[in-house]
Amino acid sequence: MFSKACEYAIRATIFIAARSVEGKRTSLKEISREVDSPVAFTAKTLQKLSKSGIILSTKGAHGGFNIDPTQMSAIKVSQIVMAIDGDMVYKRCSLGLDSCSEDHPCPFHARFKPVRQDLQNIVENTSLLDLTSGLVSGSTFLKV
Amino acid sequence: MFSKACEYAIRATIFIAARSVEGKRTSLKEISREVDSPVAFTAKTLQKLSKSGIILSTKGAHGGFNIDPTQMSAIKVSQIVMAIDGDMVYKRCSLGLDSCSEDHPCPFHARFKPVRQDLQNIVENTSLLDLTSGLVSGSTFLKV
DNA sequence: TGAAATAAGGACATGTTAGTCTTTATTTTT
DNA sequence: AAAAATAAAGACTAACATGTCCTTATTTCA
Ligand code: FES
Ligand code: FES
Repeated sequence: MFSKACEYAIRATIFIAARSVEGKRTSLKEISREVDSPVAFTAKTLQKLSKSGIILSTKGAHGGFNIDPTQMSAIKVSQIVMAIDGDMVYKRCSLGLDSCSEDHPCPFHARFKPVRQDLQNIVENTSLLDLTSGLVSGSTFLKV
Repeated sequence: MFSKACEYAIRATIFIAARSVEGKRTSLKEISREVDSPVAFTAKTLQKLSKSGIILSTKGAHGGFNIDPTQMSAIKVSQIVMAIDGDMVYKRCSLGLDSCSEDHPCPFHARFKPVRQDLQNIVENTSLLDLTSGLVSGSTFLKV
């Protein structure tokens, strides 16, 4: 569904968000540890998120990553997915035809499209704040 | 979503089914052409489908692949997916946690699970016959 | 019986995703 | 000013998915 890079990106962003509501920045090292992801590889994806403006980064001692808390309800999961995996998840033909279209549909199109649309809807309508609240309340988890 | 191998497998199976209702066997070469998939690679996936009992194969001149028409409503897309990709599509955690569970859910679990369930349902409830009818009536397509 | 047509099988090649390592740039602390 | 702590960047490696090629086995047909 999502690439490994994208899974790490979403987990990391949620963790950064949870720390940011406490007014704290989080280092790459801490993120990798708390999200159980490979450090150097996670660094790459965080760079992309930073360039996309989803997270903020600060170099130097006491640096790290953070997110403006006032933005957390405006940031949607779809933005993270778009930054890392692009939008082909919602556009690709389920059976691998060059393009998915109503004019020239594959045999699975009619059944598949609504499900894919549902996926797109939840991803576009779920905010970072939505995902973070469960984590801070202890009802959801980012690693084993 | 599905691997390339699985996409080819589903397309090929639908094409074989369409030919089988006319009582004809189809050669690998013809399948690859009509489904627009790489010959040798498609051969591999057809071997798996054959070993899984989803399609029948016959060697030699006038050989090829076919499907018992009386089975076509009993064969579900899920069987093809299972034979090629396994069932992780319906079981994997969307954010890459080791396992997806209600006891230890990731932040996306509650929203993601129903969509994944819908996908599983359509895949398990759609038969080969369902997908083949649109092809023979000309309303759906297997290649550009 | 020999040739042709087919699928099966396995070794190899290529491409993409995932991941590591090392160096550089920036900031804070001492 | 020097040292320490951090992110950024790029080259490299590993694993896996995708795809090709060649040989073998089986069947039909002339
Ligand atoms: S054409 Fe295949 S999913 Fe739309
Ligand atoms: S635990 Fe992540 S989708 Fe179920």
